[in-house]
Amino acid sequence: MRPTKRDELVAKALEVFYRNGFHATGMDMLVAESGISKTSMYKHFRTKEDLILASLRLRDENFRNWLFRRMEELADTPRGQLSALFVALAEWFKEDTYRGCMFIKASAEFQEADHPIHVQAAEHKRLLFSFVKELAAKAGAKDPAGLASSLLLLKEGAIVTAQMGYGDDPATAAAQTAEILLEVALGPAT
Amino acid sequence: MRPTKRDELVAKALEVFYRNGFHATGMDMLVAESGISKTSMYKHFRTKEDLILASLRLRDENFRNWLFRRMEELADTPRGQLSALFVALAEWFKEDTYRGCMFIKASAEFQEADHPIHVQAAEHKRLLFSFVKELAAKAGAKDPAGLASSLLLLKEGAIVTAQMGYGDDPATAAAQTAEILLEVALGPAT
DNA sequence: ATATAGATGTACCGATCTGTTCCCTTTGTC
DNA sequence: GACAAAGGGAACAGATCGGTACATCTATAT
Repeated sequence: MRPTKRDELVAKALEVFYRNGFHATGMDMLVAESGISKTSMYKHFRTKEDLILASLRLRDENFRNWLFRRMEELADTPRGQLSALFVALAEWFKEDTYRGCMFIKASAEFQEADHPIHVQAAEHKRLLFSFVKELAAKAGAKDPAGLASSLLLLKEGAIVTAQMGYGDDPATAAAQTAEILLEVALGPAT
Repeated sequence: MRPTKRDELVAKALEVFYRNGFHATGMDMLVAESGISKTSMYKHFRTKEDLILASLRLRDENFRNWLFRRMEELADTPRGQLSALFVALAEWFKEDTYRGCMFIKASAEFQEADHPIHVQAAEHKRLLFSFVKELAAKAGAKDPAGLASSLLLLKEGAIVTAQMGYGDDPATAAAQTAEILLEVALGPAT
């Protein structure tokens, strides 16, 4: 079962939107980069907005799968996995295709809070929060939601700092800060 | 000395770019919103990019002036002012015109690291970092740069979280987390 | 009053935007 | 081989993009 043209299109659109931005990427550019005809595109997606939403769905799936798996590979305790979040981030930032968080950028280009693209971007962040909150609870935090919020603030901060290219090594700074918070919330590391 | 047409234009452009995004805002929209003719615009600024850069310069000036003054108003010790950073953030987030950080959005829409707009956006963040690092040093931190990095990661994280509208009260979460970091770095509050 | 310099309004340029139309070719299935 | 479904190519709408040409208005200097 090879990938359908539709899947190829969404994957390519995801890449180009991520690299080039949403408004700055025209459908003609997607035709040129994907080799798929405009006719076919509009057969699969009624509007550009629909295509963007499909790209974001794919990105959400890919990113969460990658992050959760990587955290599990890097550590086998809940606390260790919370630390590993920032190791995974560092790996991500080092990729030369790194261009920041696609969802932050989507919410920035489509700002109205009730815009479908904005809503879907926020949903991604909510899913991450649930996951981290669960981990914090398993790690024995008294206030799992509070710890998760703190760690995710560091994560988002590191993402945008790395995107802007100021400050040396925001991933490491975030990791070190996270260790402090984990010690305060959970006691000294074993 | 009333404001010149040029200043009016930049102020209005700043407002519209912030509200509506850079690529999504056309020069014709600025004509309609500012009441200034397109001819005059292009007499003052050769290109749209030049106008964006001027808007960012004004924003940088306004924002840093506001933030630094507010931090000084809210506390009179270096440590207190570092805490006050997050109080000021909370006030900012509550404004109904709040749409996230203009510099993060600029760097997201103009992603190439050497693009003039990206460079100028990053410069704003560097200026903030210098200021916070100085405060951290005055507060007696052993590692002022490290403390400043940590606090600013929280700040950027809170800004994008508030922009996306998920999580309740990221400013308070950031403030509480910052207090932990300040206690660890500087000892118990007096 | 008149000459002159700068600001303004309008119409316009070619390019590009999202999206459509019409027709042709490929591909898989029975 | 017949047929349907999917994909492709290219031209085109109508709107908007960044940017410009040009005639007119206004203010000051003489």
